[in-house]
Amino acid sequence: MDKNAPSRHARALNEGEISEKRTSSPKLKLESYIALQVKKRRMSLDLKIADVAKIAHLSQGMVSKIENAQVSTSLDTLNRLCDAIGLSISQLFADYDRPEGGAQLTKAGQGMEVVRRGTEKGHTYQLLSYNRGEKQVYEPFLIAMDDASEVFPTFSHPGHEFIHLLEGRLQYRHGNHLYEMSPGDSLSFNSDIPHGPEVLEEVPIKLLSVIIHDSGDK
DNA sequence: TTCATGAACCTGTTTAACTC
DNA sequence: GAGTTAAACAGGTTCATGAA
Repeated sequence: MDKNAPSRHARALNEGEISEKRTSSPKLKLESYIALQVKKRRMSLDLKIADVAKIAHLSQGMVSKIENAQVSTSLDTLNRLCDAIGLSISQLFADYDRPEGGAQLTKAGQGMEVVRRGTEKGHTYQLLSYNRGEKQVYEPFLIAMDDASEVFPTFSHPGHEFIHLLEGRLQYRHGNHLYEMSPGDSLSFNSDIPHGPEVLEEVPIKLLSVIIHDSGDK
């Protein structure tokens, strides 16, 4: 092992031209493209590098390197990373050779299952559409909870949120207020304030949640 | 204190040179 | 040509560090 050779990091920087350089090139270098997609996706899910690393059984350093285009990661690692952030390999590369834009149809039950902070409480999240462009304007989720789910009333994130209860009954907390919700009820609120299901009164519960990012520039 | 990053190091794989 | 071996390469982990 030649420890005096130029570091691989330096090589990656020289060869790789990280994220911000993309405007000058119609097609990103693959490592940079992966880095952008993974980082954007992780941040949209409000997950930390440590969270993703833990779920993917990788080190934080490795996830950081991937997000900074410092490695051409193996397929196995990339697959684990994609699993952790709720992307398939094909979805990850969907835009690599294709211009952005176009409508997006998600068939019933075909939403992407993703990992969010409530996942560890037994909540399942299906992302019903995802942004292909630079700006993350909104994120629609189909959230399901059952007997095994725990309450999770302390979630907060920037922006606004709209929820619509499709099935089941629950008490939903927003700050100091509790809202009794039945099928067909809707609730909208500032999501900076801690919020989440306080009491699951009748399971299974299904609710539609749309997170609206204020600036849309995430 | 938390989070992201970089340096140092470890380990498995690949490549090239060598021997038979 | 096949097998062996050492060097180089590349993916990965651990840990220290700096910024917020």
